Amino acid sequence: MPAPHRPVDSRPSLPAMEESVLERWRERDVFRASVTRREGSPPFVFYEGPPTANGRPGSHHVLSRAFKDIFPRYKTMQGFAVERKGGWDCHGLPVEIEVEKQLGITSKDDIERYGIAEFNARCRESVFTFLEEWDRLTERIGFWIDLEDAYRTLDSEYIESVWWALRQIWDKDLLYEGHKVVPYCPRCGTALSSHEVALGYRDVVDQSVYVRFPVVSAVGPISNGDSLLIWTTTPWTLVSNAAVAINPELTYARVEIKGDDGDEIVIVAEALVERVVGEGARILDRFLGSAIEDTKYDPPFSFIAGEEYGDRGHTVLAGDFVTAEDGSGLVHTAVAFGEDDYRLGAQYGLAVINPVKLDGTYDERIGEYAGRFVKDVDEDLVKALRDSGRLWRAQDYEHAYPHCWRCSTPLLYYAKPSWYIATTKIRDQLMAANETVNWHPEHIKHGRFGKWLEGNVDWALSRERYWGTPLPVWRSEAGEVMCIGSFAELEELSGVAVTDPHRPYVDDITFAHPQSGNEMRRVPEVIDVWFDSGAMPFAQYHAPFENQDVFERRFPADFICEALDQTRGWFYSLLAVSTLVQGESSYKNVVCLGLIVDEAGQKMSKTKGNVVAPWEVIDQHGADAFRWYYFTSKQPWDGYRFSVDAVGEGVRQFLLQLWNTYAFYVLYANAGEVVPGPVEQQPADDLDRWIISRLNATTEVVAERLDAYDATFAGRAIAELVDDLSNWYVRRSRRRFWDGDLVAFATLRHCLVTITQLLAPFCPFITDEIYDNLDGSEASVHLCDFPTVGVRDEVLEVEMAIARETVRLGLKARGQAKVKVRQPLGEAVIVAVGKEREAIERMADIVREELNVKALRFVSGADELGSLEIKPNYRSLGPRFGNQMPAVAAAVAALDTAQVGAALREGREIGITIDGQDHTIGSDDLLVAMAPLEGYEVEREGSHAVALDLTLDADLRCEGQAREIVHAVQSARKNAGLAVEDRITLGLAGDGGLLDAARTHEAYVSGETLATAISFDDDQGTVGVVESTTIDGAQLRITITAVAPA
RNA sequence: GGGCGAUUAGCUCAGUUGGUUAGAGCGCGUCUCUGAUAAGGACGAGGUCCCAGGUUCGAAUCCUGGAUCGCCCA
Repeated sequence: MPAPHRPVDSRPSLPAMEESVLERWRERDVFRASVTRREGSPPFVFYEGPPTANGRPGSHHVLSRAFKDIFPRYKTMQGFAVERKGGWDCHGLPVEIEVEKQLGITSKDDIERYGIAEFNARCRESVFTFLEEWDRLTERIGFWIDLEDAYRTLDSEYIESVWWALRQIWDKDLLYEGHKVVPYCPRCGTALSSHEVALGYRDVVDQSVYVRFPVVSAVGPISNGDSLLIWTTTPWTLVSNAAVAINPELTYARVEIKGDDGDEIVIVAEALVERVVGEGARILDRFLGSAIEDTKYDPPFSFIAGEEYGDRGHTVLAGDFVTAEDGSGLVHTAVAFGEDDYRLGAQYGLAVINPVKLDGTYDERIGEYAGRFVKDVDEDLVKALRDSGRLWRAQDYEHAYPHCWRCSTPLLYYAKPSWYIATTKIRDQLMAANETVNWHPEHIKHGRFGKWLEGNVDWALSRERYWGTPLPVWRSEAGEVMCIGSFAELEELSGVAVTDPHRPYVDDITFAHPQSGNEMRRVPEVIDVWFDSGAMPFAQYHAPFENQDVFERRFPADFICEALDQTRGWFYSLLAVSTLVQGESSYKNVVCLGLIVDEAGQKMSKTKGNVVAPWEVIDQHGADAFRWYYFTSKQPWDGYRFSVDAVGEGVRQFLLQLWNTYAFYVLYANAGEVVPGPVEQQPADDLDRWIISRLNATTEVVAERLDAYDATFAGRAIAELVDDLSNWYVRRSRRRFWDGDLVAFATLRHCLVTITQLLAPFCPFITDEIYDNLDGSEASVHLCDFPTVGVRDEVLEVEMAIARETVRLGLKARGQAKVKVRQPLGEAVIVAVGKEREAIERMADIVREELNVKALRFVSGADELGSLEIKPNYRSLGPRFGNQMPAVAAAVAALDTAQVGAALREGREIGITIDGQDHTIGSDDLLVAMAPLEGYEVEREGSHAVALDLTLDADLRCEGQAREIVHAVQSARKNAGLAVEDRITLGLAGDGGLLDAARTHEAYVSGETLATAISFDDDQGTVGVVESTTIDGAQLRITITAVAPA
């Protein structure tokens, strides 16, 4: 009869095993089968947040892909149809930057000289540079997703769906062109959206300056010649100072300062006098800001005349945004360079004068500084202010300043025309949609994400770039504007079929306005890539042009998962687009993942050289280990301190433990040619019933936790089960396995197979390998249904826990007494009452064997081993007595322990008197512990204790020696390289006492060591492996000869 | 400056609705067990639960303030 199972190496190469499983998946087309077999079942919808493939995948990508995989696998096993369409984010500045690097060019002029068509062709290629590596990694880590049918944001169909969405937004009058101050990257030549700005803050030291603005036409209680003191951290904006803003409600002070060069008078906010002017200042007058409105002053630079700004140029204006928190309480206003500035300018009709060109340099109006990058001019301007006597003070100012997230150029705030989506008008809907989402962790919902929505600003949609979805807006010189919602519509208007909707081809498509006949040309902008990805729920299916039914079936998503940094990225764009277009959230459950840092807590970066490449981990430990680490080492949202070794720990502690339990089963099943039947529901043996109950308990927990998107506690519950299985069930049941006990085999096999099903979503490789070898009734464990919860015996679970605790106490007592477990002892004396005693009595065989004692003797009180200690149970008494607890504790301490012990044993209640009131307390209200007793080998814990009778008689000593001999022979067998089932003949020689012991227990020795015969002659005539050893100082010579199998 | 989160043993992390002796794994030391297991078990060393106040009979846990770190926003 052939062996029932493939033999299993007890020291496996997990990565090699995984490769063979991958091969089997390919052969059997398991992923596809797992999806198609659920066709027609209720769907569970997952949306893939598309990565950009123009960089190598890192370990953080493995993190998100592991979590993106586990829940769809779980739901599939639960019977849901879980289609998983892959996706790629293809557009955007990162791609352009990469191509610019390849081409060695650095500006938009360069790109246009190079040619937009050719440039975009390069971008298209670049996007998929590392696609092969992405695909290879995706497959290797067992991330099941349909890569062949992945959506790509660059496809014409995808773009058309995006156009459709924009047209919906246009029709709702929520798409507009605004003239706004935007964060602008002068190098990339484009405005950045707020979520892009969020990516690039870094701490920098800038010059901050206090500057005198002399009053030339005073209003209110100030005089000509006084100086308005203003503060700014951007000296380069002073050249286009248009006005000074004050808060009309704030109190200002007119301050006299004695100086070496004479006295002077300055105006600052009263609250800031000390900070700005310092000591020695004399406040001459106090007044509200409104009192000095309209005051005219002399600007710091005269490149641009005051009249150019309009009537209110170079005057003091009221602005409610001004505070006394920093600076001077008087705010320099440069209309083109700040959001508040711009709004103030609009309010007072100031002209927008922007002397800074799109490349970030001054134009010819700024005289000697023309042509220089503005940030580089800061220092020269400060010097000029000092020379002209305008500078009050200059100091370094460290603050976080936004930089371009791709090219690191400091951003400028800059008034530019730009296209917006009026998300502020649907803020309430966005917040309502957010309420329908389950966030993991919970605090994101009303914390980070909720707060972000509360502070929502209009979505700056347009980018003056090349490689992106073109903004489908056409307009005439007369100002007529149309938003095109489909290729068909454009073709109908223009007569030109859209072949490639990208620039520059789409730019060439023009048409006559249907009414006026004016020529309509497309605006030059492309759109924010985040809109692309936010449109994926419908755009991935080319809905509504095709597959509208598919889209509707798969909207919204049940589950999405990305890293925390997507709060303002994809999480926002998905919610915003679907709220704009569909009026609701496009996802129901989100798992947010934290950042990965190295062992030292440092962010991983290429420049620091501390990046752990995913392949390194996979080659060393395998994909299951990688995934297991992410799932169970901690809750995923707080980030990981990650290293290759950290993954290895999980291999040793969990995967190898599971594997070796499996290897153990196969070893003995094959050795005994055992093919167990189905597991019994209620086996007779307590251990069998216990492990099955534990299995069912774990199944319940795992399903409950996975339903709550909590892989961590689900995984840890499985690890506990595997530990119980390996270190208690198998350990306690070994003899039954080598005796060929079919019930034990059936139980262990059932546990292992069920564990593979519970664990399959976590560790898809090792589980499939084990399943395939032990069961294999499906082509893969991933085609199985998730296990259902069977019968539990919670009483038995508790009893086993008590028995294990008792064993622990007994072993501890042995350790204290320095008596080896191999030496049998006569008696263990156990103190336990009530349920504990019942539990230990029921488990007496286990306790006796584990402790290697001949008998257990129970004593029900403390009489022999110590006295009782009674303590109040605060947990139950606290809520009842509240602030009387100190009195209760005192009353309990005053009780007679012997009487209380007797009362509790008989189930009676105890009376106590608190503040003259009588109360009764029961056994649950008291904690009974054993008090220590000097001079006895007793170990106690809580209310039970174990003591050992250490007296050894000749029989016990003899049996101990026999066990020593068995142990020595087993070591020799192992050293000789024998298989566990090999039979031997055994020769023993040496110390007479030892030989006597072996003779006395000959049947035991030969049975344990599989010896067909034992000879006690010295090694004459035997041929075999000889080993010498000493037992308690006595010599023993062992000769082993393998017996040829019959 | 504001928001969110974090801070528990040398390291990585748990810690239930507040309950009086704060746990686990790794690492270290001493023992021990072994017909699966580079495994397991027992014991030991190792903690001002970031700090300071407060609430409470009782705080790692709740509140306030502060420190440090991370992310985000100005």
